[in-house]
Amino acid sequence: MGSGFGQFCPVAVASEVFAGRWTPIILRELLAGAQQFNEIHRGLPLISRPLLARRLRELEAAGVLTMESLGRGRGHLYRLTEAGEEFRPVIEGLAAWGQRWATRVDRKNLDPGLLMWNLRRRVALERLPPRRVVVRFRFRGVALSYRGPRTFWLILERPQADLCVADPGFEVDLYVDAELGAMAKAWLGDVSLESVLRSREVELLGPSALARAFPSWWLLSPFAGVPRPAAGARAVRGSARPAGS
Amino acid sequence: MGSGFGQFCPVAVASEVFAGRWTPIILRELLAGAQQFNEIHRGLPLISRPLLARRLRELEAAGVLTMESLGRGRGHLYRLTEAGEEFRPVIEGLAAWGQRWATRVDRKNLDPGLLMWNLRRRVALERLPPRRVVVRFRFRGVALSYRGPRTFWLILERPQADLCVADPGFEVDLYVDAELGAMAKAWLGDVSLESVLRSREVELLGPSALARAFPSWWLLSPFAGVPRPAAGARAVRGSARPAGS
DNA sequence: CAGTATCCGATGCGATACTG
DNA sequence: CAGTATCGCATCGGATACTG
Repeated sequence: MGSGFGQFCPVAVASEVFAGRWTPIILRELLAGAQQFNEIHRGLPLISRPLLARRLRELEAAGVLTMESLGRGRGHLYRLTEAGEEFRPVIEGLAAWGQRWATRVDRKNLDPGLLMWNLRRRVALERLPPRRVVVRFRFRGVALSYRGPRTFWLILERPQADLCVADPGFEVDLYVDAELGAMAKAWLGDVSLESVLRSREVELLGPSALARAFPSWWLLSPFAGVPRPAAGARAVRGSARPAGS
Repeated sequence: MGSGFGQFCPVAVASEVFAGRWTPIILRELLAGAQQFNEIHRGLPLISRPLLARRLRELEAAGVLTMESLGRGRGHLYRLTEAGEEFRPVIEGLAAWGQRWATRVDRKNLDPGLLMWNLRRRVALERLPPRRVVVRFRFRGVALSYRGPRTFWLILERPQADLCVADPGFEVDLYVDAELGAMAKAWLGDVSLESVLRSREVELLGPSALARAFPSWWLLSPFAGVPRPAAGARAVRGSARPAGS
């Protein structure tokens, strides 16, 4: 047997396209708006670049995306086709399932860079003052094995939100110091921002107006609002009862 | 890197459970009501039994199904948990995508046994006479490489529909002789039953009442009714423009 | 019948080096 | 920068034989 499932069932043929290793996560990035190779790669830093390139070619062959050349060694623009767009409900369904039934925050999965990369897309710029606002994030409680930045600067200036891992030199308007696990749980809606602020797992330092407004302009994960299952049901990796109380 | 994706994103953690090889198809079977090992296996004959056993154990560990022992070498009852049931929208989403965007019927994928196994679940027994009705199916146009039965007997007797690959000895009420590809396309809703009857790709031989009623009691694939994309859009494997015209 | 244990081969994938 | 070519290993999964 080759790579297919030998079935004409639509679930099987769709799985041949959709269910390859990393493919759902690549689609998540494309659906979130990423269009270039490195941009996509930042959303899945653990995939090797050759494999990412191969998956993108496979998705093009499957009619899920188009690769428009930017010319002479400048790469491509990757854009979902109509067929690709129609994976959105499937990705959203997977996200809802993961949100309800899987334990997400554990040591293995906590990467501050990835949290920031996602967080960057979820800032309500229009609720911030109409000037450049710089927020510095610093994380503690990071796994010892983690090699990578723990400090980030978010440059919020309409209509853009940029992420830096080196000091850009601008004056900082707000400092966010956080225990990584608590920040991730708040991001996912597993605990309230209020509770992690109260416990000092997340601390905000800066002008009180900006800090007070934080809950209004920090939008959580797009799936934070998915209702959790009623207590009692078993879940993945043993323990995910609805958090928060 | 091990097997995970190193992300706390709900899409990633759900994919760790859902997107393993064969897993969506196993879930399709369970969602369709299969509960025992061999019953599940008949829906995915190309998976090896050890791998199927392993996937089922993994799904149990993930909280997706429970394995209730039937005692002393009599196997288990596999039943979806609430978490497992909640993969239904994801499977349905994949099916809808496959139905709309993928070419499903091609030489590689055409297995008459699998078609019959699925067809068996889609007979409206209550629209048949309240006695045993026996329908013999015979397929032509099967790939030369196919080793397996081309003739099947469907024993329709409320509240059961049983499939045989050897003559059960009952008198046959209706004979269905069909070109396999055409039958599969009709099953999937890609062509109308009427058109394949007209072209003699599918022939019904037997009492005219039973034959005339065929379209009423032969329910198609559960996804046959998914609306196709407007003509013109590219699709998987190059060619799937909406069939039928 | 309903699986499990073991073996071994194919392939999937990461690391590295390279190119327009 | 945006990928591609090549290599070698590791794991995935099929075949076969076995067990309660």
